[in-house]
Amino acid sequence: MQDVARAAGVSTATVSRVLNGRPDVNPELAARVTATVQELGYRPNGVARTLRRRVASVWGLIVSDVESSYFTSLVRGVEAVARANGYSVVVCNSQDDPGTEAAYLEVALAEQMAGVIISPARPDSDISPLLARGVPVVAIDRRLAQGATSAVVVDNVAAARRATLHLLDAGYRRVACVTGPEHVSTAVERLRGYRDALHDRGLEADPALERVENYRVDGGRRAVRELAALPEPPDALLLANGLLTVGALSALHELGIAVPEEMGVVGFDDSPWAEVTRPPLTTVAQPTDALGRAAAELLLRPGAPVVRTLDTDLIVRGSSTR
Amino acid sequence: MQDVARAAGVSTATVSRVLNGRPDVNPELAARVTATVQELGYRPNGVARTLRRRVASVWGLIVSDVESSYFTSLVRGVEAVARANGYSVVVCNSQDDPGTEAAYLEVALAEQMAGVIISPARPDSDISPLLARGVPVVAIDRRLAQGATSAVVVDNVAAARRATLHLLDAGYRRVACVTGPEHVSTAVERLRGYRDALHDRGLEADPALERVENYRVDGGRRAVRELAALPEPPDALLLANGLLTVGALSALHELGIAVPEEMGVVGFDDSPWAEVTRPPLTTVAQPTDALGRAAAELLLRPGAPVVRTLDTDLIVRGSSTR
DNA sequence: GTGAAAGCGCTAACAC
DNA sequence: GTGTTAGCGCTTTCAC
Repeated sequence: MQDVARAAGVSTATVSRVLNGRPDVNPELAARVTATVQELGYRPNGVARTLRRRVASVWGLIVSDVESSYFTSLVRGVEAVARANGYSVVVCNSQDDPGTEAAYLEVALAEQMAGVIISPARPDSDISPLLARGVPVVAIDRRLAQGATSAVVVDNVAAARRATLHLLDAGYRRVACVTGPEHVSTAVERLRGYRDALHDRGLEADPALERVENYRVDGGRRAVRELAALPEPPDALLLANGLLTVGALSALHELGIAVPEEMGVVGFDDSPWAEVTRPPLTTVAQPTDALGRAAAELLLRPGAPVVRTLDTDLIVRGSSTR
Repeated sequence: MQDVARAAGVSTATVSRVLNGRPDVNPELAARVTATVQELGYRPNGVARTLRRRVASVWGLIVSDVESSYFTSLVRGVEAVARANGYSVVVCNSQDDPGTEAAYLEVALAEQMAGVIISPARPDSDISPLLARGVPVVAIDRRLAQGATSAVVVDNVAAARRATLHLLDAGYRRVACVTGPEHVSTAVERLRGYRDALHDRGLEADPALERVENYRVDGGRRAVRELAALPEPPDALLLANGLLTVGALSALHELGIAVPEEMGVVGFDDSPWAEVTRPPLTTVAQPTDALGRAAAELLLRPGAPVVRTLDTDLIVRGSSTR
């Protein structure tokens, strides 16, 4: 920067002002500085700028699983808003591991990121160091126990309830629910919606038909194998996330169980793949782009913590009607 | 840091040494400093550290499409090596757009990232500013025109050739190839492998059976619709990436074309979904974890540019044999 | 409108 | 071994 200042015959203060588009600079000087910057191929040092400004123009998006299409779909929405406001987005993969997540939260703090959007690995994930330093944080997909944070979620109870009612109305009698770990709010809420639906229809919940697995492919596989081995196996499945659904379909296929004839299937999270499975898959589609945008908007305008709840869509395809 | 130094009765230099695990500190002092750090809840400022050290302990992974499972699978491999060596990984999504990519390259530079792994949007993506500043860069998946960079790729020609031969050997006569844009090296190489296979079998390449599309779902859909409308439509398809394949399957389904009877299908990029399609999909599986690890290793030990070529696997399922 | 100068928080010579 | 100090590159008062 000194080189530029010297070459342009001005002070570093003026160079800085020009670089930051301040209006109070003599246009002539500004032009000279701009030209010199070009000529010397000068690039501002973002780290020094951040050190001085105490905030970087980067947002962190900490997702619990980059391999899940649900989370990667959020990226687009967040990015759109970020770029429109001069921020860049970097995605960090916590792998649903509290340790890894904590490490990335430290990175966000250390790098003075301007804001963080996070799908927390646990409801008690500790984001207080960020809040203490005034870094805005928004939870996405999952809620955080401490109420000090805004969140953008979907109405999981309603979504699961509707999906379950759809199966019941299609004539399935023993609907099972495969959900995620208890420490994930979506898993708990989706299970609750499932139970609500049974209750709506005057049916009793059968604990044998409720399975808690990890939110991954192998969880879905295991659940189906064990459910199928039951003395009274289910005749329909509600799967609480996308990877779980893939595993379930794979196991059903392997066991030679016909969908939708012998087993109705509805899975959470839509994906381009859902329409090319055999049969096409009925899904609970989440508005990922809107979720990402909403979270980004909350990051831009921090204020009293709010929870924005968006609606899901039940996309009925062949796997849930016989 | 001054607060810590004062409270522990030492200089900031000693605090720094302790924080960085230098061996040349009196254990007693070190213990006192560590305790004080705890007590005061002191957190080092990574930005200041980076400014001074001139390098952050973060790697950038710039992918051309976070929504493609192929790219997100790379993350795990990169992350494993990174964490084992004290680095964090942030993922940036260029969306295959040179402008967005350039912006993220600037971020990498401005944030003084310790290294960058990139799947370049174009062969001539300009990474010279990074190289000029001595930031190690490794290309992954796709090659870069300028030879100054190491790359980790697969043998796309061999993979596509093998996949095509597999279809020919299964009795398909008119195999079509749907590939990506000319500016993506994998697309060009896969097309070449396809042609090589035809040549191997003494068949003439039919330009009508070669389609160049974007590497996305809609590209696959469009290609199939147009290929099916040909006077002499193909009886088999080689799809050069995963999203293309989803689109193709979707269109085949919509047109009521039976796979594998009327149309054999082999797609690049394996995915958990591949085994639950109707019929299960034959794929060219890439060793994503190994690719990520290899790229990370090259970042750790920069040296003369090398190209590491890994092998793919042809996973034969139901979509390619009648 | 422009420049001089302080200082963001840390690390690494260098001196002791 | 430990402390003193300069300085990483920038922004921003403050004085002119």
